[in-house]
Amino acid sequence: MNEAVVLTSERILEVTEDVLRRYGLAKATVVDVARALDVSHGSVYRHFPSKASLREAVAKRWLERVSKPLAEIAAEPGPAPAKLERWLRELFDAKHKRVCEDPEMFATYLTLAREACTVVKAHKQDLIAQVEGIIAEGVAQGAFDVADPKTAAAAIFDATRSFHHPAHADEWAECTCSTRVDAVLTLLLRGLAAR
Amino acid sequence: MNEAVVLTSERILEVTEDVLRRYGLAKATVVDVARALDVSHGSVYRHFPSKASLREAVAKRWLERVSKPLAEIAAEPGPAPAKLERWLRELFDAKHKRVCEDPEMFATYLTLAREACTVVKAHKQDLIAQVEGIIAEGVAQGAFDVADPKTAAAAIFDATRSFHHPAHADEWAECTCSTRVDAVLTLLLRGLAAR
DNA sequence: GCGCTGACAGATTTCAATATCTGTCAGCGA
DNA sequence: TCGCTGACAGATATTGAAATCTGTCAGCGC
Repeated sequence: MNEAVVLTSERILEVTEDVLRRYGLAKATVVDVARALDVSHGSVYRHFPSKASLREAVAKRWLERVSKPLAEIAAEPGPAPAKLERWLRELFDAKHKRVCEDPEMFATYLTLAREACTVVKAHKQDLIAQVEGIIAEGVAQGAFDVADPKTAAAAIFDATRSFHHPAHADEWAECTCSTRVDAVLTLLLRGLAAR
Repeated sequence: MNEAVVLTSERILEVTEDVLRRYGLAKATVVDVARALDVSHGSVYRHFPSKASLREAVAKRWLERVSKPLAEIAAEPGPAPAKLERWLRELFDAKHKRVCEDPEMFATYLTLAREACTVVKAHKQDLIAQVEGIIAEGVAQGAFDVADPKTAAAAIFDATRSFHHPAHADEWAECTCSTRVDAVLTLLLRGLAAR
């Protein structure tokens, strides 16, 4: 029957995200977060050892929201080439949608990600591993001809940077963008294909 | 016989580059440039209408030093696939060398380039046009099979961003870098090849 | 006992006064 | 005449004092 809201890490993260949205990355302080939670800032430090670790946790949540739907696609059955294309397009769409629906929040997460480079590296490794899985599957199906799926997965990731790395986000709104995506995907799938 | 040094735009650009190297981008002022030239800053404004246009001209010079050797490769005779690979490797080497030999100056030029986005766009168009030429040549030789050389050139440019776009410069020192370059080039050349 | 508070020291940010710079132009000197 | 100078107004950057924030911890109250 006790409805007193307990202070959990999860709740702090949610409220932190709100505060970031409201105040912007530069102005959002731990004191602001504590105020929004109606506790003292000391309590926040009970759950996160530093402001940096709090921000890192926010970044991690955000990246997980990107990688989870992708993992589902990677786990589906079916021919690898089509699946790889679907996976990549889903990745691009996820990023493009985020930047066009809420550019300020995207900028916030981008800066956050720069600070939390460990988390970002792990995210990248996760994504490349997913691609590697799809490519290995394609090789097993006889659809792809590559010497080493790991290297090939890294190459696919590198070769599609223009469409998923935030440094190029300003080009994602250009009208030629979808044509360019098509061209690169065609080239890469041809490059992987067994002949 | 008059050896009085005349104030030319070219001389101003050279000295400006020196000043940028010495003071750094943030601290280099038009007054500093004028002082280094031993003239009043009003004289500099006689040759460049604004500080921005002076910086733009410096950026342009720098980009031309990148594109000129590439244009020479593009103009050479020979089979297109090998030439395309050589051209791309020369592009990567040029960038990688610059960042590793003088990281501070690279950062300076990077910021300069951000400001002078018109100049950068023209540079990009120039490079893509060079690639388009090589690809068209490859199609004529029967080595490449692509529907549209223009689109394919843009795709090659997009797909190699990781190795020539300055946003990714911090990865160019990694030991895996040359492996990754090889992997992407292999994939792309396979993707272009007639079969 | 246990979780929270709030005061505190040192680090960081803000803000306004001050200094410097950009871009213009009337006038000097060759 | 013609290129250059240097004073000037408005814009931008620097500086240092004051305010705020981060991270800690002794102690309060449940």
